[in-house]
Amino acid sequence: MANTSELLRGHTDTILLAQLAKGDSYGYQLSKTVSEATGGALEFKEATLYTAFRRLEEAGAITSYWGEASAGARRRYYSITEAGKEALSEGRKQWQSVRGMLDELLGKE
Amino acid sequence: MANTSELLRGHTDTILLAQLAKGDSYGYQLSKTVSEATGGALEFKEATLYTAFRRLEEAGAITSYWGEASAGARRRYYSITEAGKEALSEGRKQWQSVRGMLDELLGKE
DNA sequence: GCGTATTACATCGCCTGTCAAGGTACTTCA
DNA sequence: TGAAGTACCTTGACAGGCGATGTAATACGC
Repeated sequence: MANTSELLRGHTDTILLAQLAKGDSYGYQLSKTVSEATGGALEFKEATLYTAFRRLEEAGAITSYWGEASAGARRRYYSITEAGKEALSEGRKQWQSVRGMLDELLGKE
Repeated sequence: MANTSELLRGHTDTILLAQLAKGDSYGYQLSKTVSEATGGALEFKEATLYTAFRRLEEAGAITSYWGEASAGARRRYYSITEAGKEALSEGRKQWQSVRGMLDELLGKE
């Protein structure tokens, strides 16, 4: 019916903010990190990733800067802002709420 | 950033199937049931609800029939099919998977 | 020096689920 | 009479995810 990514729609920004809250990172690395953390179950598509960065930067949740080119290509690093931390906190709360609802509504009986 | 419904996008069909697995029901009642089960946190919009019914019926996951008019208006009842039960099972598995990923990715540290 | 792989970023246009807005129709009750 | 509740339905806009495509640098074997 639906694939994993569609079921995560809307949570992308929160996931990225949660990763950036651990420290600055760049697109390629973030996608690898997320992929590894989920055992390959979640693979951010590049288009998804970079549009999310644009969206988050536009919203003031992250800032970016060009870092050292290394092992092949230039990297654009992203850094979470204070506003981003608040958005992350809000996103986590929403996740708790959503999780509770679905657990309740999909209960096996 | 996003509202609850957007964060549940894609799970709507599974939610509806889970409710119908308990017994036939109709649109208005289902929306009330879901609303009550979530303490009012989730309110299916009518357009969302009825487009979901069309989609599920199209997919063969549910069938419908006109029931008795009662207390105001005619009702169209929906019934889950065998295919629908399989889709529900699949949907529940996907939810387990998604929940695991997000718990992992949004962990507080 | 050349082809291929890998790293790394970026955009365009389509697809799909949600929803605001609008509509129909019947019953109940003040 | 009219407001409120029950109950269904459709259209068009919107937004996020993504396939496809493009750029550009380094690394490595041959």
